[in-house]
Parts: sequence; structure tokens; C-alpha cells
Amino acid sequence: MTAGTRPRRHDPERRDRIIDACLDVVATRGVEGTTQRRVAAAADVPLGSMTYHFAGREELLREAFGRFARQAAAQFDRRMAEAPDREAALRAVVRLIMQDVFATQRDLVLSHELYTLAARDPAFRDLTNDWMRRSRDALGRHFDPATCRVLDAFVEGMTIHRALDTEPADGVDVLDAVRRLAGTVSSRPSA
Amino acid sequence: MTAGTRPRRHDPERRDRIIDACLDVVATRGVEGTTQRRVAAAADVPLGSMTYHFAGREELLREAFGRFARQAAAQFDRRMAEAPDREAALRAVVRLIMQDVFATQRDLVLSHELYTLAARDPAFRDLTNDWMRRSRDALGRHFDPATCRVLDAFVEGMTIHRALDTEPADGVDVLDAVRRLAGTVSSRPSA
DNA sequence: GAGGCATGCGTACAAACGTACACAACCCCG
DNA sequence: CGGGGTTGTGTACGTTTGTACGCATGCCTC
Repeated sequence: MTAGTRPRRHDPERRDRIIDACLDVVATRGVEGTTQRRVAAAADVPLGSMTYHFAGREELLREAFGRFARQAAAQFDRRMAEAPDREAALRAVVRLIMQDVFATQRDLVLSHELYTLAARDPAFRDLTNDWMRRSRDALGRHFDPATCRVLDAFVEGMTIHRALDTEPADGVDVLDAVRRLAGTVSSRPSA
Repeated sequence: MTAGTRPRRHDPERRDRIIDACLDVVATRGVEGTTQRRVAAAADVPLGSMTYHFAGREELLREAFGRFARQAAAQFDRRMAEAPDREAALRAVVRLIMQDVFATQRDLVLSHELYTLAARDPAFRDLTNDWMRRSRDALGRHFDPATCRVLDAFVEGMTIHRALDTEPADGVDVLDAVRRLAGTVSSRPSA
């Protein structure tokens, strides 16, 4: 060892820092480019810590994405809980799509990477199912189950498209769309 | 060479077969697990063919996903062109979500992998932008631009959620949702 | 204060990767 | 029918990966 910081006995914060570093690496290099060495470097821990704290690469990824999904779900639920009525909830949803959580490329990339893993690996699908259920439960504070479903899906797709799209979306159109989906405004055939 | 089949001069079908095999490998092992060796094995061509036909791994992936996106867009456009009116178009959209193109896990996985790449790499984002534009143009045969946008996004999200979800969605609810989004039915506050 | 044990790390290793490159097979032109 | 250029392939190389494992470090007990 080149000295510097001495290893402290039983440092539980170490494990957390590795998980956070893992999410950072995934966000910038993708799951494909997320090697244990890069995560170790990002967390500023020696390579040996990887095998010590995690059984393997997959366990590390599972824990990292688990934390990510739980945080995202909790944030969404908080927003829904804060909304006093349906209209406020819909506005919060639009705000979410247009600027908030996923505005940073980081969270968008992370969610895509998670979906990609979930599409093939049941262990990760458990995480996305949990996330989806929590999202719908949060919407369930204001809407009936069927509406929760379509609203949740719309948020999903709109977020993705907004992030990929070059020309910016119109928030008014989005608000109008979620109102129609929620059935809180009568829709007219547009010109 | 162990003999068997002799190398035929200028076999253009060879390149196509590699691209198809690449999509197969991506669908089963993900982009991360898509190595040139595995693609070569799947296409039943020698490893050397990889470097001969493609400048590198990334070019191979770009061409493969390009083909995938174009095919998917073309299929969607065909369905929209076949629809005689708005109602038929909406029904076609619902059919698409509920069973058709993405019913096979394969296409879903492929589109996720593509989105994941696009979220980080501009070269792949060009592919998704093109796909999105074609989808909207196809919808544009029946709907105004703002509606195309929200419908397209809804299809996106609903497809993803339906594929990940354990409990099956209700096609009637989905049809109702797209009708509301398209403004072709007056929505009532549901019970 | 010395032995022992839990904690954490440096290093080594086999496997797998992308890619380069020399060379074989084949056809065309004279 | 033979040289030359095009087309396609076998193989070897340097790098990077995940993971295992022996060893250093520091606390606790007696």
C-alpha cells in the first residue's frame, strides 16, 4: 500500500459509495462499459473491494439499479402526495415529463439501461415491476386503476420521446393530453 | 480451411446474413453480449469475415439497428396506410400495442437496446429520430401533428409497460385511451 | 502486551475480446 | 494458359475483463 488513507475498520459507508459510483459509471459509459475497475476508480476504492463487498458484477448492478428505482419511485410518490387534487396531480405529471426528474440525461439513461436489462433478465424485471407498481399506486391517490395505467404509460413514452426528440415538446399539448386521458375535460374533435 | 463449402466470389448475401445474425444475437444476449465471434458463429461465417465486411463492431451494430428501425417504421406506416379512416387507424394502433409487432419479446428487446444506445450515442440517436419521424408521419395520415405526437408517445409507453407487466392489459381500456387522446370521443369523468 | 480473528486489499491468472495482417482461393484479361 | 488483382479467411497479438486468493492491518480479549 502506498499509505495515504489507512483502512478503517468496518466502514459501511464504503459500500454505499461504490453503489453510487456504479450508477455514475453506468450513466456515462452504459452497463456495457461498466467494469469493476472503472467503478472502483470512480469510487476511489481499490479493486479488491469490489469482490469483497459484492459477490460479483451482477450483484453490484442489481443493488445499484434497485437503489435508483426506489429513489425515483419515492420521488414520484412524494409529488403525487403533495398534489391536493386531480388537476394539481396532472400538472405535476406534466412538470415531471417536461423538466423534472428526467430532465438530466443521467436519469433517463439510467432508466433505459434498467429497462434493457429487465427486458431480458427476470431479476431486473422485478425491479421495474416494483417501480411500475409504486408509480401506479402514487397515481392511485387521485385516479382509478384503468386511468393510472394509461397515464403511467403515457408518462413513460412521453418522457422517452421528449428526451430523444430534437425539437422541444409543447407543455400545453401535454397537459391537454393527460387531461383527456384522465377524463377531466371533454375532448372535441380538433380541426 | 477444412473444405466443405468453397468460398464463392462476391457473395452479397453474406453481408445481409451477418446483419440478421447480429440482430438475433442482440435479441438474446443484449448489445453487451454481442461479440463479433458470437455473431460470426450465428451467421455461420468465419471470424475473419467480420473485419472484412464491417469496419468494426460499432459499424455492424449501426447497420443492424438501422435495418431493424427501418423495417419497424415501414410496417407501422403500412398499417396506417391501410386504415381507411381515423377509427380504423386507432384500432390498428391498439392492435399494435396489444399483440402485433412487439408481441414477440425479440422486437421489444431490440427496441430497448436501440434506445439505450441512442440515449448516449448521437449516431444511434439519428436512427431513433428517423424512426420517430416516420411513425409520426404515418400517424399524420389521419391526425394532426399534436395528436400524432401524443399518440406516438402513448404507443411507446404502453408497449413497454405491457411487455414488462405481469398482468395483461385490457384492450378496451387502451382503445378508450387512444380515442380520448385523438379526441374522437367525448370523455366522461369515470366512476 | 501478545495472540487471534475479523476486516479489507494488492496481485496474479485464465478467458475472452477486437482487430490486424499475411495468405489462400478465385476470376478476368491478355 | 499464365500473371495480376480482387475477394475472402485463418491465425496471432496485445488488451481488458471478472474473479480468486494469500496476506497485511488493526481491534479485542485475556
